[in-house]
Amino acid sequence: MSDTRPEKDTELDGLDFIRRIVVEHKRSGRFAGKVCTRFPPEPNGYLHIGHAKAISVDFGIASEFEGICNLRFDDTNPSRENTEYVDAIKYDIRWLGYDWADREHYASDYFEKLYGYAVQLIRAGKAYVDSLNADEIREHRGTPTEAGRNSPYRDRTIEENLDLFSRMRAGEFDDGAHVLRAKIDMAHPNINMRDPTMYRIRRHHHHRTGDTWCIYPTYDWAHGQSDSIEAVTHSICTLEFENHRPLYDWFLDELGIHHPQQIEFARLNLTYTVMSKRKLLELVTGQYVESWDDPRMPTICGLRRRGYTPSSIRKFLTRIGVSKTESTIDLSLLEYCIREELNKTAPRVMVVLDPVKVVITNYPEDGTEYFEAVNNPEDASAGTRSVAFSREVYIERSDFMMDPPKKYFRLSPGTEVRLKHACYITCTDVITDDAGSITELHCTYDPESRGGGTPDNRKVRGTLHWVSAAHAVSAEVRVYDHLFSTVNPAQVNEEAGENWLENLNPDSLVRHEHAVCEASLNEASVDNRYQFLRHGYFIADAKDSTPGKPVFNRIVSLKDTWAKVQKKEGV
RNA sequence: UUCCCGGUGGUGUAAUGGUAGCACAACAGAUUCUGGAUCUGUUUGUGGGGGUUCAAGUCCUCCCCGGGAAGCCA
Repeated sequence: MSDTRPEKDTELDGLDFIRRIVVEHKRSGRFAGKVCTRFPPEPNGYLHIGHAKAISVDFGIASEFEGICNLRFDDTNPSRENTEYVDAIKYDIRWLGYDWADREHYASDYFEKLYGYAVQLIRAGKAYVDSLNADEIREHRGTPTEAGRNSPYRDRTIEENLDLFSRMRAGEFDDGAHVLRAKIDMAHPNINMRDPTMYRIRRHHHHRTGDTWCIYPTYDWAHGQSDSIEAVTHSICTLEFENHRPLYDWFLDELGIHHPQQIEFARLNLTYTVMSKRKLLELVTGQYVESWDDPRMPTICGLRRRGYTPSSIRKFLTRIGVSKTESTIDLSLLEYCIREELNKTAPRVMVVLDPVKVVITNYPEDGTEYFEAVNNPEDASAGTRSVAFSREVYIERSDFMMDPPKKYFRLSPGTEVRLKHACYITCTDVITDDAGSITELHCTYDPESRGGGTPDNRKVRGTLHWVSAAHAVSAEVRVYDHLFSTVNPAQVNEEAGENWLENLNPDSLVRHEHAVCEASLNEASVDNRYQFLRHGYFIADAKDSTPGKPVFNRIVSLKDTWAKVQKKEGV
């Protein structure tokens, strides 16, 4: 018995540090075993995939522990916030697959209560009205290495503070004339504790409270109390609020009200993109992208328009986990998640992005026949369709080479390839124009090679996708790539005059305006995602696609080992 | 210089003092009517020095490196 080791605590096995804390709280009976989280966006911009990580953590933990997750808009700064953003944020969260039921809250719902709490602190001698201006306050605050100095107004009497504060609310003073500050410690090593501002006078129309207030609580004052009012148990937020936690704890303890546990995690960074609201805004206003929902943007609306599914994003988010380590996730993991899903669900179709005409010289002039094509080799239940074939077909210009390198399996003079689902063709002639560029390829087909095989079972290495010229529907296909060409575009040496915008990838969008596709794609809708054979996964563009003229966005390419080989040999 | 936080393969993330595992990426092979998919295999890791212990990624200690903090932004 002496060598018995403590049994493994399997309930904690593999859990991230936040879930562990929650399990331990449930066990110890803290918060009476309840779990309540919240997602607290500021309605001043569009949600991006970094917010989606927070949403996944907040809503995910609540549901895993039989708790609830509120949506609360932290709308304490009326000069930056509006209802357009409120609506967009709600839409995006629902689209991602999360539900806050009727628990849609606003920090502005609590303005009156917050005011009362402030009065309580003044009465307790823990807050005072300061009449220094913003510059003076900054100057008094000191630096990380030097203590600050007390404001000359710090010792106003409680009565005077009460009077001044009510007159601030009543609108007797100009914007900026006074602020309410917590009275903590101007020498505190944590600068957030050096008498932080709680209220500022700011005459600005608020998207919900209109003009009823001319003083607004700061985030630092409003946030923790809002969580407390909502009976939140676990206030999960990002690392930059770690230094603020002692302040939030101080407020809650001085007030003597319900005290949630704040837990901070590292925000999401992705390679080849930027994630700060400011930079995303700059991309939009500088017209480096089309809009907030440009398919290259890491915004939720951008990912949606690009064709990412909510489930693939959720899968990605659970795979990256959550920790306190600052990290940058490989974009390839996100791409893997959508490929993995679409490989199983997306019907395959043939689309030629950059067509060149093939004339099958031994095929009847006016002949048409239909070949049966499987819709999805990964899913037998997806069935088959018939694809029209005729004497003239289009193939991809890059699927022919006059003078091919080794290991090129596609068409070249004299070689035989398979047209997917159809027949084998051999190139006999190459027609060029005066400038020497190829206008037509003449081929012969093997009439024995029906549906992709021959009686003699001979092997062909190359299989090409194609579209019958007589039956083709023309389309625009937008091929998207990384928005930036450097792994960490935000990392620039500004002193050397570098600008992160210089890292924009000039080839992040390539338009194929004269693509041709199977007739079945004529009425493609944004609800359908397709695999364009040998290209990747595509979706009709929600804004620009029309029934007569479909426009497709590339969601993600297929893995392309040939491209890799070429690249390697090009180097 | 002060305070807070972090450091496990290329990138993430597990390992509760007891075999450093998983995923992505990369590479190699098999297979294939998509150079897709699938399958198999391979490479690469505990920031450093001391200490405690039968045993340390894990505990102690010193150091190094990285991030955050001086809004009336959130």
